Amino acid sequence: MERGDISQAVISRLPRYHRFLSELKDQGIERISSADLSRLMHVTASQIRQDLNNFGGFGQQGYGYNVDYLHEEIGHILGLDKRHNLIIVGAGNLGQALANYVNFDRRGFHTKGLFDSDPHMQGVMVRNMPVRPMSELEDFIKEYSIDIAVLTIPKDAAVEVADRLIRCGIQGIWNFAHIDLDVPENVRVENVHLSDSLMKLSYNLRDLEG
Amino acid sequence: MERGDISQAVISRLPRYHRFLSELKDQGIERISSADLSRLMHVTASQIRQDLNNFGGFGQQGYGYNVDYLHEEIGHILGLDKRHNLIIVGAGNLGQALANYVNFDRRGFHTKGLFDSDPHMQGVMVRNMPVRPMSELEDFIKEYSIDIAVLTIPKDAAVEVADRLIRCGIQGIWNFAHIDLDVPENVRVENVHLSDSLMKLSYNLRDLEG
DNA sequence: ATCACTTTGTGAAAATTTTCTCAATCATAT
DNA sequence: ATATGATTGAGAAAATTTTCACAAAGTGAT
Repeated sequence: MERGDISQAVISRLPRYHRFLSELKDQGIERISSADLSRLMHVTASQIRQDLNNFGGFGQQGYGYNVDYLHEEIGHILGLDKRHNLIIVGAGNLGQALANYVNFDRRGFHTKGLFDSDPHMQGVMVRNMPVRPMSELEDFIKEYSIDIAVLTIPKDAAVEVADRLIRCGIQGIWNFAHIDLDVPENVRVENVHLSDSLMKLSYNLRDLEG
Repeated sequence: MERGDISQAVISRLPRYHRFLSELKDQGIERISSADLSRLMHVTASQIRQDLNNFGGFGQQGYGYNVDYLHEEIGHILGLDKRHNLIIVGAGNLGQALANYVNFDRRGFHTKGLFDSDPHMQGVMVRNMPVRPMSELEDFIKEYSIDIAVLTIPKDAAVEVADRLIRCGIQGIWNFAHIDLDVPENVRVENVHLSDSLMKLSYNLRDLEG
């Protein structure tokens, strides 16, 4: 199972496979062929097989794929069997929404703390966690072995906070701020630019309106 | 300026160009060459020029691109000069976060109403708007000429609500539910699958951990 | 055990996307 | 006015991604 040479396009599709396989599992379906999955997901069967074969042969001729097994394997590829400790920086609505999102825990992403620079937010309880002041950031990261930080703060603050996080060795940043963060090679950033997404919708709406 | 034959890969990059041009505008920079922009954005100058030339020649030899003009043109391509009326279905933390996000208004996306099925949420004020019961959905859409619905509800509810929305002629759905919605051809869906994004981060973290 | 059928994995072809290259054009300084 | 230098737009080449096609391998019924 080679890694590093696999395109981000393939990686981007893996969570979707994982999601559909979860659904199939929930429905008690034990096996599925690439052809059936392709009809379900509206992608070609070829692409499914090609994508999966980047990581190994998970299927069986004449049978198809075992749903449970494939679900688990993709989870493994995505690293969902690893445990991650998160903090959320920015305890506004978005930060609180993410803190309350139970499914992340199930996938091994455990939120350990929330931070906010607003003095009025200090001590407010969110999902049994007190909102902490930014001054405690560095110590907390060390004490709780935090490896991922979620940034739900305005862009200027995000740049500053990212610097602090990087200096104390954070590995991953899940960035919701409206800016692309420049980070060293040994830090991974995943951006969620909600505005970009809305603009894409806007573009695709244009030809409906004449 | 042909449309419809432009790949989604190109479309996906336009909001990012738009964002960087906004930054340049804010910094008072009047002109930029594709080479300078490429250094800033970490993409090739070729790609920038090729992307833009899908829609027309916005630059000038020996000069580069006028920041203001290009910003406006991309905004136009993305349809940001059109007005859209939104409703948000699901007034939890995420729905409230989006309702309070001021920048959407600036881009022509005006939130007109919030809906929630929880009786305890009825009448709660979010950004000067009362949370409404789901029973009022259809009438409200007609009365306020709503063209986009934002779904910040669980997946089972999302499927049901999407059906209702489609029946009363919604044009766009911005879907935050953890499921791919099947919609007719004349409806545009833009999915924001936060879990997928987190899984991508998870994958990219793997090779940092040995 | 055999046979007809299904379905994967994979090499090759096709399609698409990205990068390269450079003539044409414009800016700017003198 | 002219010359020098900068930079685009676009055609061609290269690289990448997706799809095709089919041999090989397994299923399941008889």
